[in-house]
Amino acid sequence: MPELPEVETVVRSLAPQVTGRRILNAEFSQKRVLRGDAGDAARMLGGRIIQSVGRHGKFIVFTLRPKGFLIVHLGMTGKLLWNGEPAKHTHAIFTLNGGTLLYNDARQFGRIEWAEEMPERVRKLGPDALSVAFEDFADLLKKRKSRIKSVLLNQTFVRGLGNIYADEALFRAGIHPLAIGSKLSKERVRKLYHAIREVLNEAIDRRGSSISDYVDSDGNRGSFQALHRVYRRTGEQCGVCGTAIRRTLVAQRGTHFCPKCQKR
DNA sequence: GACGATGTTGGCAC
DNA sequence: GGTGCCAACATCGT
Repeated sequence: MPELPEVETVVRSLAPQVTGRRILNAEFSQKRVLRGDAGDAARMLGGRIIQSVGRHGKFIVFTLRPKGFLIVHLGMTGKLLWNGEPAKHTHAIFTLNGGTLLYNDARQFGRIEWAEEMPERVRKLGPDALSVAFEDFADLLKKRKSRIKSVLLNQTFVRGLGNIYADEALFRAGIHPLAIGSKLSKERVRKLYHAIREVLNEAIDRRGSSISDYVDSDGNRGSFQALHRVYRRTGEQCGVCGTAIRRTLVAQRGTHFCPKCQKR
């Protein structure tokens, strides 16, 4: 489900509910989604207070007092639900003073982790897609010799973009998904940079995209899917030129684009 | 029922 | 180290 706008929406819905609360108990019923040992994680989390909740790319980071972090990645179908009912795919239950936080994940591609320090794996990601400065973005892109769609999906380039917003940003910038990153002109890089910011901010305003089952921590769907211009609109007319939207595979991911508006 | 698609990433080979 | 392919899993639509 979750790319930057969806994760940001979850964080914003969750923060007012859990900030300042104490973790009384943590239970993990599905080993797959937990990194490390369930007993260790439960012991380390128990008694700690949630000082803040933030977003690091697509990671949700709970900063704990007196120390440590609870790090959650939602994968494709992960959900963090405040005061929900445990269900078939509930794999973790955090009992706080004053409420319960559930982790549901049908496909189990998501991960939960306790860490005393932010892991290297998470720290080494590229700059956040909404925070990176234009000059840094352009410099980073100059080094990337692969297809721009692959580059945008690579979290060590810039963190936060996924399949939906990569396609939508490339459409808005008029750039073909197979164009080579390092070969884009400064002008086109600038268009792409602004397209990324624009589409992510509009999606956050709409509380994310709910394609199938994405919901925030209160169970509310987003509405940005109604404003997708190419993603999963194969065969529909391009809103700009009327040409049929095409779908192809890039980096093994479904990739949607307008063959007329987007140049290589 | 089989098959292919689905928002992600990490491990492996080159 | 960059790059690309595949696998992990459940569910839904054709």
